[in-house]
Amino acid sequence: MPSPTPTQQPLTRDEEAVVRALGRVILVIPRVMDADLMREQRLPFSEYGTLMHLSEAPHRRMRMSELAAAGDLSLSGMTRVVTRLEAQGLVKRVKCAEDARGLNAVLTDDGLARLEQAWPTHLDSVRRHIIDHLDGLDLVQLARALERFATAVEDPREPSASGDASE
Amino acid sequence: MPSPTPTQQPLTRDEEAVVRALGRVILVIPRVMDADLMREQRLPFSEYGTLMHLSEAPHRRMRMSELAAAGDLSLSGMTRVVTRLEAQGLVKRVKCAEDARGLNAVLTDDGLARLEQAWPTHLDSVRRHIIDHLDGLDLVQLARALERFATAVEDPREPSASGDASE
DNA sequence: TCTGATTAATTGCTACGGCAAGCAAGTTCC
DNA sequence: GGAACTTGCTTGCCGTAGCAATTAATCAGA
Repeated sequence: MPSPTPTQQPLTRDEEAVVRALGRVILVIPRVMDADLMREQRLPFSEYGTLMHLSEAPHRRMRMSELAAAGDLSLSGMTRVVTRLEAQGLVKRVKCAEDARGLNAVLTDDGLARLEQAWPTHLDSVRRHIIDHLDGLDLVQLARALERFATAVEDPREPSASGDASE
Repeated sequence: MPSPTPTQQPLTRDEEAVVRALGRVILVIPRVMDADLMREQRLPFSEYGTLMHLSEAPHRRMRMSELAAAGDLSLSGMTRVVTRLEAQGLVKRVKCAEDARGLNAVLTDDGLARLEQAWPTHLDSVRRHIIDHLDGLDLVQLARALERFATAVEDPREPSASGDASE
């Protein structure tokens, strides 16, 4: 595939600054968010996020595959997260009524309590590491831009409309 | 430590949107950047970044610890990255003249060539996934905000001015 | 200069997450 | 109804990265 965009001039100064800073953010933010939760709540972010997704779902329950998608994790990864949560009694796996292949991960009362306990820590973390540094920016436009980052890609495994002839 | 900030109101709508979008970006961007480089160049991003840092350093050489800091990686992590790069002949480890404990990772000619070969792929990746979605935003302010995200934290292992009495 | 403390880097151990293989349940078509 | 295929989830295996322990070299003090 010959490059369709021969315009390889090396980014403007400002673009480069954004990319470099973003690169750092991408490495550092997950680390500190996880560290904060871990230190103050003994709860890794992967588990916190999973509890959060469940708490927001219709009956505090989601299918494993939904949950994996919500957390941007592979299904096998989510299997492990839920296994850990289940071992702590924060989540239960319940056979799905209308499709016996499926499982629902259900947030238990303990799980909800754990989430509510951890929430202030995480919120504080978010404020200190992110929110407090946003002044001067248009939040609506920023959110839109960031959403495009994440979604413009879709899943590489998804077959695109244009049939990929190569390979 | 009782929370010094009792103001735990749950973020405005816009703040929440930014945080959610950023959370997704943080998960997805590194994955797609790595995937692009991997697919088109067989080069993981950790190695690409390391070659890049070396190429920008004074004599195409950096101490292991410098390099680790530049790449936001632990020293042991960088040891492994450099080991891999050395095995491919892209980098050499050279004993440091003025401190025999230290090692300089030196970018070889092959390493520079590899970087130059991979560069367009990465640049294209950056454009498609990031730059192309920034319109409408003030890049200078965005970069500043992102830099504050990353630096406001410093290292948690670093003892802060206020002596931590707990523990 | 010899002893002890500190620093630079590597290695052992472990945890996490992805892919691919496996297994169980559902669907389709004859 | 049952053989072939698909779908939902789990498990085996592997690669990567961090922390703690280790080794080697330097520095500080008697």
